Order: sequence, then structure tokens, then C-alpha cells
Amino acid sequence: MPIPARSTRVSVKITDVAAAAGVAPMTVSRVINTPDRVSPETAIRVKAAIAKLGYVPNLIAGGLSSRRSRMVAAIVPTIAHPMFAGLVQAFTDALRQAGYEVMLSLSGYGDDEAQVRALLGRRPDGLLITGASHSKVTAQMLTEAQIPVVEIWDVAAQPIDMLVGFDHGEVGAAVATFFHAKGHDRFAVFSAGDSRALARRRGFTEAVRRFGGELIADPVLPAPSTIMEGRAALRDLAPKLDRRTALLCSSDLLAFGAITEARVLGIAVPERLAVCGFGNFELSAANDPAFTTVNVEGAETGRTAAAFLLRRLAGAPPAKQDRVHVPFRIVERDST
Amino acid sequence: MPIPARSTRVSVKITDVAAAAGVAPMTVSRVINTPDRVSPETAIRVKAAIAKLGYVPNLIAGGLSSRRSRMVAAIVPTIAHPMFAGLVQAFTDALRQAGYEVMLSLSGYGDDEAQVRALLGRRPDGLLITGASHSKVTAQMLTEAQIPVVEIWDVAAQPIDMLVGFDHGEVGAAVATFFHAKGHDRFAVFSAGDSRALARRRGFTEAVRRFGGELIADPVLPAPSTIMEGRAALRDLAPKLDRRTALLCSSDLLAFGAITEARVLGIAVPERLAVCGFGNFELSAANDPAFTTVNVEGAETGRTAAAFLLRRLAGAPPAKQDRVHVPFRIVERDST
DNA sequence: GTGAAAGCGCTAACAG
DNA sequence: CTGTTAGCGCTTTCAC
Repeated sequence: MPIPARSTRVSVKITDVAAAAGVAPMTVSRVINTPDRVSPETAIRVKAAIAKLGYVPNLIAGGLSSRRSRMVAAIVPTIAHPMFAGLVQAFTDALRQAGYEVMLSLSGYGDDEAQVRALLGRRPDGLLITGASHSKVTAQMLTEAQIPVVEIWDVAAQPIDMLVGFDHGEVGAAVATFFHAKGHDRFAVFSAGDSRALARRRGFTEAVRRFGGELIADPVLPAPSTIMEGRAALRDLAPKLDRRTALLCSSDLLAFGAITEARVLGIAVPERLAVCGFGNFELSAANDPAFTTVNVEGAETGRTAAAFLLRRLAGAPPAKQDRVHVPFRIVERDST
Repeated sequence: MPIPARSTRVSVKITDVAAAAGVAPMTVSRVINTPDRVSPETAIRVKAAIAKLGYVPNLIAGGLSSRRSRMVAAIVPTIAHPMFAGLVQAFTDALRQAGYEVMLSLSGYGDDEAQVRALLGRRPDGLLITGASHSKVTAQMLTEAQIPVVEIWDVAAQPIDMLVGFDHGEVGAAVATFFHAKGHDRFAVFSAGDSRALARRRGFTEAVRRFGGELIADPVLPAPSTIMEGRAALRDLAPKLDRRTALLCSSDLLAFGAITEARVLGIAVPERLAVCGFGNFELSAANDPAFTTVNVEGAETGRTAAAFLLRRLAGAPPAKQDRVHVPFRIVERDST
């Protein structure tokens, strides 16, 4: 006795195409996935059937069978930040060209354990995660998932697998050195409260101390950073700006806010206040005055991370060179 | 003769958990999906086994069986634009809370046929797409996919299914009316070249004509818009700014660029040049001068689109009220 | 409340 | 070059 269909036929499947073309389902599969193993005549017949029926292969079923989902998961704190928006865009573009779709997960600046679990349930072929310090559970899940993992935007003593990042403390120190070389001896830093911004702040303040410089303020502001926070922080700082001061901001948005408020208050930039941002957003180059900032190549990071994953997905073994420090550089403009 | 395993056991599966807990696989499935249909004692044993083995259910397999992928696809032009970044963030947050993952596809400002095909192959349970005019093929694929679809950010004479958008021509006309009411009779508009920005431009210029106003310039700039384009366009316009003029920009980035360049050139805003942007980015409120813009509630659109999809995914039938025009409003600030 | 059987739509593996 | 067979890991369905 035939078993009744579980539900009404809802979409065309490979057997329908096979029947229409007079071939076996496997042959249809080959036409789609390995066309050079099919005779041209057969391929033409099958393609005609595919077009006629409007067949869209079910990649979920294919993935279950082949154990390759052709999806890659990405966890970033936010895309409201131009840095990560550019990174995600480049990462997504590179992977789609190779036939992979991206599942995007936005973590805020908090814990990512639940998200990692939800994503791994979809059996992605690879995963990108922002940051390099994870909870024990998260790290274990990632390791046991047996898929290539790229950590970005930070460096780790013990990377899970691959890494495309940089040392945020070094960035802070580099900016301090840059200011010091220009003769500054009085400093301030506005920083968001997330771990990486705080690492830059620490690198900056420690270098200032080494140079024997004076640190007049180092407020920690809520993440994510806003222009308004930068303006407010500068208003607070203004009474102390009687002498020439060099200011590092943990984001170009803060820097823009500080520069804007300085103009409103009549504080000359860069004469009385030198400002350096972070991120090299369009704003930093397009503002008047264009301002100095740290460039970190978000898009390049995304492309590199995608390339690393693709190489491993193509079968390459893990290698030492899968851990790179992306270069950062100070882009000097008119605010310093 | 036993058939050899296709490949080495790579991850824990439901049968492993079942064996460890001394129950049938189906019972494990129930503990995960419908816990109230399992006795508390059994549930405890199964949960212990899950935790001990680190079991992460394979949602691909579950999806194939249940014909529900618990994924939703989203196609937006870009996330480099704060408008869409906020929209995607809100959409993603709302869906994740309901247990859905989002597959994000960035279309640029071009054709989306290939992307729709790639996404539908993953059998998403629902789909969000930006814009309301699609190629015949795209429209047909979306219709035949038999899933709820939301079109956003535009209105359509014949929506595919649900809609959360607004009429871009009306926005342009509203800004023209706003300027006219303030006594302006000389106008200009800077517009990006994408279809929706052009619709706003047309709405603006047609309204200007109706009022008998003078249109002194209406350049079309490349999409996506940048601050620098706004500055350059204002430099071109400057020679004609001998009399008071009202300028609409198709993006806050263009408006910021225009205002910045006006300051550099010594053109007083709003006295000689009134400027209205579009998007209500943080920049518009936080700049000095804060500038007038059109607010369109990107995040609200994302949330509404998610709510529409979720309602249908929960079984609600299609309804008239699934087509809403999101309100826009002119936020008046110091530039007009 | 729990279990056994069947199969979701596709592809790996092998045979011809 | 093409076809057959046997699952991929889960859930639906139905029986107990």
C-alpha cells in the first residue's frame, strides 16, 4: 500500500527534473555540480528540463548528504560601525564569489556563547569571529566543531586556529610615540569601554608614562561610540586645555565630535589641541579640517579572512602563515 | 556484511545522546523541541547526556526533515550606509530572538537575480528584499518559492506579498513644500543615481515646478554617496549661490559635505544656503550646525518587516494590513 | 509519555 | 558517461 505524500508537492525536485529529461537523478546532480563529467547532449536535455520546470536545487538536502553546507558564519559586534560594515561587506563578497553564503550574527559587545551554539547548529563550513578572548565553553565548541575558524581584530596568545588581527596596545603606543615625536608633553585619551578600545588606551597611557608625559584625562565612554559622546567629553576637558594637548580618541566618531566641539568653543585645532582618531572612516578624510587617524584596513581584513577560510575549505592543511598581523598605520592629516 | 562508515565519526549525533541516556532518538528530539511532552525524569537524564557529550543538534538535518530551515534571507544594497546598517541590525535582532538566523546578501545597487536564486536554494522560511521593482524572473522565483516575502524601502503597485515602504517621490515633494513654506523660490538638488534617490529628486523638481520656483541645478552623483561628492558638488554650485537657495541632498553624507564645503567657502548656512539631507544619521544631529533632514526609521522598518514575517511564519494568513507605508518626517534643525 | 518505521531531497560510492 | 543503492541526521506519523 503506497504511503500518502506527507504534504502537497510544494517545489520541483531533482527527481522531477530527471523524469522530464529521461535520465537518473544522479545525472541531474552531475549536470549541476560536475558538468564536465556529463556528455554535452545529456547536459543540454537536462538543462532544458531545469529551465522549463524552474528547478532550484535544495542545498539543504545536498548539504546534509555531502556534509558541506556551503555556508560560513560570521560574528561581529555590530555593523553600525563603518569599520565592521566594510569588513563584513568585503568578507561576504569574497565568499559569495566562491559559492558560499554568509550567516551574520551581531554580538553587540557582550557574550557570544549562545550565538556560537546557534550558528554551529547550522553546520557552517567555516566561521569568522571577532576578538581573540573567548569563554572556555565557546573556545571548546569552536575547537570541537572541526571547521576552520578565523579570529579577527585582535591577537591571541593561543589562537583557536587562524588569525587576522593586530595588537591594540601597540596602536595606542604608536600614537603616543607619534605625538611625542612632534614635541607634545601633555596628553589625553577618550576611549570606549570595550576591551579592544581599552587595550589601545592602556598602550597609550603606558607609553605616555614612559616618555614622562603628563596625562590630564582618560575618560571611558560607553560603547558603541557616538559623535555626541565626543562632543560632551571635549566640553568636560575644555577647562584643562589651557596648554597645548594631544588627544587620542578610540574612534573617528569621537574624534569628529571632539573637533566639532573644539570649533564651537574656539579651541584651535591643531594649535591648541591635536587630535588623532581611529578607524580612518570617510569622515576623517572628508571633514574640514581633515583629521589624523589610525588606518586598519577593515576591508582588507575581511578579504584576508575569507581567503584563509577558502584555502582551508579547498583542502589546504593548517599552516603557520595562517596567523597574520594586519598592519596599521597613522594617517597624518591637518589635526595634528 | 556491514557497510563501512562513509567517513570518520566527526560529531555527536542524536543517536549517541539517545544511547547514552537509554532512550530512543525521538525522545531526545522531544526534549529539545517539545519539552512539555516528556516526563521530567526522562528530560533530566537526556539533558545530562546532551551536556556530557556536548551535543549540538544538526539543524540542517532537522530542517530537511521538518521542511523548516529556521533561516530568513535578507537582500539589501549595502550595509556601509547607516540606514541599512540600522535596518539590518534591528531585523536580525528581532528574528534571532524568535530562533531564526539571517542570511545576509548585499546586492550593491544592481541586479539581484543570481542572489535570489542562491538564497532560495537554501530554502529560507522567509525573505526580505529591498526595493519593489524586480525583474520578471526574480519576481517569479519569489512567488513560486511559496514563502512569505517582505519588500522594503519602496512602494509597489503590485507587491509580491508584504510591504514596508514609502513613496520616495512624496519625500521629495514634501521637502519642496517645506522649503516653499519657508519662503524659498530658488532650489537645487544633489542626488545619487540609484532609482529611489532619483524618485525623490523627481518628486522634488516636479513640486518646485508646480510652485513656479527656479531650479538652478540638479546633478546626479554616483551611488553610493560620499561626503566628498557633496563637497565637490557644492563647489560646482557655489558660483550660482549669489541669491538665497534651498538645497535637497539625497543623503545626509552629501548634505554634510555640502555644509562643510559651504563653511570653507564662507557661504552662510542657513542664511544664504538652506540644506536638507536624508536619512537622519547621527551626523545630522551631532554636527555643528545640526542640519535638517528626513527621518525614515530604518530600525523601525527592520523591526516591522521582521514582525510581518514572524506572524506569517507562525501561521497567520496573508492580510491587507501586511502592506504599510512607514511614515517619514522632516526633522527641522539649524540648516534651514 | 515513549518508541519504531519511514522518508525529507540530495550526493558518495560503486558498478557497469 | 550513466545508473543503482544506501545513506546524511533528523522529524513526522502512527502505534503502543
